[in-house]
Amino acid sequence: MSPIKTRFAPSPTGHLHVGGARTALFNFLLARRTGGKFLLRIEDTDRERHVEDAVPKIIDDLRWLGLEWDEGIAVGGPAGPYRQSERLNIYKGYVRALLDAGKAYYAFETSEELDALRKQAEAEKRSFRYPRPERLPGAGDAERAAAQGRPLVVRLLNPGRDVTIRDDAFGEVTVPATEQDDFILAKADGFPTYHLANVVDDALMGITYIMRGQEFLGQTWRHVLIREALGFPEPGYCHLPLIMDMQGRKLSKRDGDVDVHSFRRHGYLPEALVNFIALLGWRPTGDREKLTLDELIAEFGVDRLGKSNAKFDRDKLLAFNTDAAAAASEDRLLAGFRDYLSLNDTPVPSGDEAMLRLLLRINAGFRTFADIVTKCGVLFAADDAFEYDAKAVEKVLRKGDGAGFAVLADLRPRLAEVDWTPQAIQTLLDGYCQSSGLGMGKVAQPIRVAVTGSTISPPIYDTLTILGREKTLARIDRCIGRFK
RNA sequence: GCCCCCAUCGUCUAGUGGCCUAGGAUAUCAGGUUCUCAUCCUGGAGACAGGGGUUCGACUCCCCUUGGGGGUACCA
Repeated sequence: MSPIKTRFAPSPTGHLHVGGARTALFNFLLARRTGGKFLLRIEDTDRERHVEDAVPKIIDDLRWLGLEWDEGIAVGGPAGPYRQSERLNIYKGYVRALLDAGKAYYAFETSEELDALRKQAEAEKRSFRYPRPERLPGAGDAERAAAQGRPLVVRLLNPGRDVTIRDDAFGEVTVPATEQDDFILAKADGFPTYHLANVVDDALMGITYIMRGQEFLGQTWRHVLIREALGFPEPGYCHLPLIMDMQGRKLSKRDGDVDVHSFRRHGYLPEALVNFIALLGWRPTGDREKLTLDELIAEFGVDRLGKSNAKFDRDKLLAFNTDAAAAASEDRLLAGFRDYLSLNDTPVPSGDEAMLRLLLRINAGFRTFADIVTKCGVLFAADDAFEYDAKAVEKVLRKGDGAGFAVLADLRPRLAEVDWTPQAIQTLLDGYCQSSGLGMGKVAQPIRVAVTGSTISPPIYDTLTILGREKTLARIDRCIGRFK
């Protein structure tokens, strides 16, 4: 397999979303798989949509996922700069060359005029195509138009032939000449269009393989035409089926909660997200579906890509995360948990490594880091800073003539004296069960409700150990005083 | 409207003419383990969109219908 050079070329409109993450992942995998290079380029030719903070966010998201690039923004390389807004002169040169070669021409219509033509075409039930003028405007016409304050754009002189794209996922796709027109290469604001900049950069940066979302498949004919007009070598093409939301709508960047960063902040592990999105539109051989990044690199190939769109199923992602957490080493989890805590405001003491490790251990089986905090946060809150769940108090403490309160009253003095270790507390409670004839459920639950306000917490011995004797007794007293 | 693409359990998918009484995962349902929750274990239910062909034989090949998606920008 010869080395392939791929790129991920996002437009900086915000955080990386899962669709972009998958495109980046597949490009990364293919480059690694073939011993090639993976490049990161920023396509910011739209000044309207540009979001200032987006580039560092995207960089951060990609690194969190573990998708390191060999060349491009933030790491440099021989073909920079890697931000299109810093390459305007390069594009201008190519547009000039196309103009000089008679392969492109000027046009002066305003957006309003174009819209009117479009509406007219629609009314006549024709599909709109830019009407090429009988006589192509030259430099003199351009000057005159500019002097009149008209917008000045450059359009490609379409050679007018069918274009066939050989796509490694979808096969051969032909766009007939009748469906094409003289599209814009250079906008009135002096910026190139996406199409022009994209093709020029891919060629200049030595990209040999283009893998991107299927939304570009129907536009690839434009890229083919530009590339041929400029005499650039032909790259391989591969379009990816789209990722949809559960309603079947296209996953949108406006959906903030499908951002990679949002999953990070909600306590997901990057390896789980990577593994999960790798399976959207691609499948490894066999029934196996849990793969590490390295295994993905070893397995990846465009031959196992699908063609139909995939829906983003959060439930399955959650299950993947649960499994990934269970499979991760404690050190790995510690790093992830710290990252999670640094991104969220929680009562958990993030600086206490021993405590963090303990929380990780006693919460084994957790689904996301967020679960640990919801379950254990109350242990770090002030004694009067949490609420009692009314139903829990009723069911566990009051029910059966206040049986739960009786247990608390029995245990209160013993807890005041026992050694404060999980083992000692367990021995105490086991002994109490024996002598009282009660099951552990009847003993642990009243304590749990008294000290946490709810029926949910880590194992009772661990819960009490973390809480400490003083807080445990104070909370029991407060609970009895308030509800009995 | 026009152009293009797609079509197996709710979801992600395996399946490349006979290995399919259609497999796995997830979700779901029913049990089980457990001091609660989560985890974990066992079992169940659940799909080839419809109609025509081709073939000795179609989930697999062809056509039509239907459904879904994308494109049709001086957005990427």
